Amino acid sequence: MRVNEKAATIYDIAKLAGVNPSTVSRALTTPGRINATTEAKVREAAKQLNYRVNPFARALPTGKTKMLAFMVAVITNPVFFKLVRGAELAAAELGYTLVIAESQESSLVESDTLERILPSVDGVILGTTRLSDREIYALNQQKPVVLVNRKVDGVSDVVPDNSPGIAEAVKHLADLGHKHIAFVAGPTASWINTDRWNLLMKNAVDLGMTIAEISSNEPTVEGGKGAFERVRAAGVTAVVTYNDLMAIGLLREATAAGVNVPSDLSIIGFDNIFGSDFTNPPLSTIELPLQKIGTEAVETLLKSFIDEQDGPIHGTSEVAALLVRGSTAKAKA
Amino acid sequence: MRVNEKAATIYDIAKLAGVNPSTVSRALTTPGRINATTEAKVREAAKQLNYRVNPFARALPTGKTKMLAFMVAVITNPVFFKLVRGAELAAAELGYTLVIAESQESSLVESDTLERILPSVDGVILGTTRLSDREIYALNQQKPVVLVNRKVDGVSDVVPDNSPGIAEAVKHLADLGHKHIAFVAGPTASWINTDRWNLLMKNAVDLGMTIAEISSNEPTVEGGKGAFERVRAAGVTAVVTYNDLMAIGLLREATAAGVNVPSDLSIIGFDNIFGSDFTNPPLSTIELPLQKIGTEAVETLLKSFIDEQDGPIHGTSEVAALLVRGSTAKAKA
DNA sequence: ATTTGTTTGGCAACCGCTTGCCAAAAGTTG
DNA sequence: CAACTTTTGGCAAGCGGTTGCCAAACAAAT
Repeated sequence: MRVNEKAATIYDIAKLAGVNPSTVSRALTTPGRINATTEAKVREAAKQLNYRVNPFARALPTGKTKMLAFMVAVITNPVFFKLVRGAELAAAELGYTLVIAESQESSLVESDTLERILPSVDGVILGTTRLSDREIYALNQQKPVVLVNRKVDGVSDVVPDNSPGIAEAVKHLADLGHKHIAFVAGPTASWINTDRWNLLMKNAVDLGMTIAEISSNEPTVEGGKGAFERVRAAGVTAVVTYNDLMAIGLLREATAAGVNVPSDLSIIGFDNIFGSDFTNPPLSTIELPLQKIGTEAVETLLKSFIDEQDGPIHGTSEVAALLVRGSTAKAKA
Repeated sequence: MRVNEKAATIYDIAKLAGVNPSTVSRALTTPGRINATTEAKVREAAKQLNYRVNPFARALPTGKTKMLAFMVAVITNPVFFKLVRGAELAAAELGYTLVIAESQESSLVESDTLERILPSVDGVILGTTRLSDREIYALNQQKPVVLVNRKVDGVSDVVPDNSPGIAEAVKHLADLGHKHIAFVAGPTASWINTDRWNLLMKNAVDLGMTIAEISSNEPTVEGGKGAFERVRAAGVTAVVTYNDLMAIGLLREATAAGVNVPSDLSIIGFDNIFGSDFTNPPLSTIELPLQKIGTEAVETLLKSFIDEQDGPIHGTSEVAALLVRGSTAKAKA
């Protein structure tokens, strides 16, 4: 059923153009290396044969595969959509192919998967990872690594600058008259969680508010639901959550418990994921330029191919910004 | 910075084990071909050297890359998440690596991208495609193709069986007393849109209801919003939309216009995408086992590698089922 | 004990492309 | 026009596997 008309090789071109295969290779990959006339002749022959370079044959001697791995925890987490998209676009743009891999929240699966695809790629982007700092460091010894939303000594990263968005959010709440707020935390080991909490705390204190950190089980809708009781107990009038998923869970649970959002409780999420405006009221959130971050991760990775000798590269921080929708309102007097 | 300790090759193993490289190759890839003792010795040496086969070196002589392409229109469309996930899981399970590519809704980008990655993959899954039947047919001549949610003569596919879900949905509406319903259509050229409409019509007529087909601009939230006026004009009490995105748009627009869902208008979506339960009321929808479909697409593709001579394979249809949430209620008297 | 059949593992060619090295050709220079 | 430099393109050796072919070693059968 398959037409097995083998693809044209540089040998076919060489024959057609009457030159040596090595000349073909040079004409196609090193413009200027050979005579312009010859090069044109070769290119013409290549077009005529509808030649496509065989990436595998090229990868063998060069060791460069032109493929990048993008590792995510769970691909169904909407945070990754835009991230992956940005990465995919940038990769395609630069002639790279993106391989996405899912760790399914398991460091074991993650190591296995990485082990499996590492030989095939030129570098890897760790979207979210369960790996330890040590493992990441070790991985970075083998192939260039770029971390997203996390920092490990000696490893390149691209992390957003959360401060503008957080400052805006806290200011927004203060303007609405909130005095006592809370932060529903995500994974405590997470760099980004710590960053967000610290900034939140600093900003809140600066504006004379009290702020409580409320722990959670997991950074999901369920985790948000589960945190509601503790939010209740904390007696705050507004809460910022680690991410939108938790904010949505919290919102639903509050509504179910007869607590009105935003009049009884203001909620601000993080990320502006797909669907965060489907809720009632639509969620106010601190938006992260996820697609740009994905793009930048790829660019950073590619940059590290060039100046390999240099140390790690830290992405020029994309900034977060507050997006006010309907889940925030004046604090109850 | 990078430790360039070259990866072990079969030659290293051969030396260590005191055999010929070809023996190593056979020991590792064709169990039973050589003496069990020798094989054990080779395997031991391989472990010791932490050997990983170089996929590129292997791909060269065999022509098999162990990579699969998964093409989607827009990666940020939540319908694809589960699809991709199912595919990714199945691929990893079977030792394949999945490359995802985005056509960005452009048949031009799609052809280019396909052209670019085709040499690297053993087959391709067309999640959603803008390609014409002819182009798909041609593509299938080059590498095995599996279509999702579409049918083209001579090409393998996996399409869900919409009928059970649609029958349930229509029955559900009939039970609620609805007499006049509408279908907000998706892309008219789409196979799945036609399939859904035909089934819907048949079921509605069988139950003595009237049903109107309402066209739309695009299968998105915006498209759903835009269709509201026409739904209004149609004077129906219930509507089924081509997909959840449109249902959500319709729901929002209805609410904004003071039309209560579900008491004034019942809405049923399609797909059960992420976030479809975030709405108020949560959306009733006909759920598609998307992850399973993704898995099956990969399995179907792999099957076609084996019996290459045979004709196209048609996936054993996964069935759709109604998921009743809050957007449907008794018809207004 | 001789013939025939089966394992077993080595040899070497090949997959398609890249690249160091070199010699012929062409261009410069005085 | 001789001597030297630069361009140009061919040769051949890899990159790391796979596999057809064959001979040696061993087993089975007559």
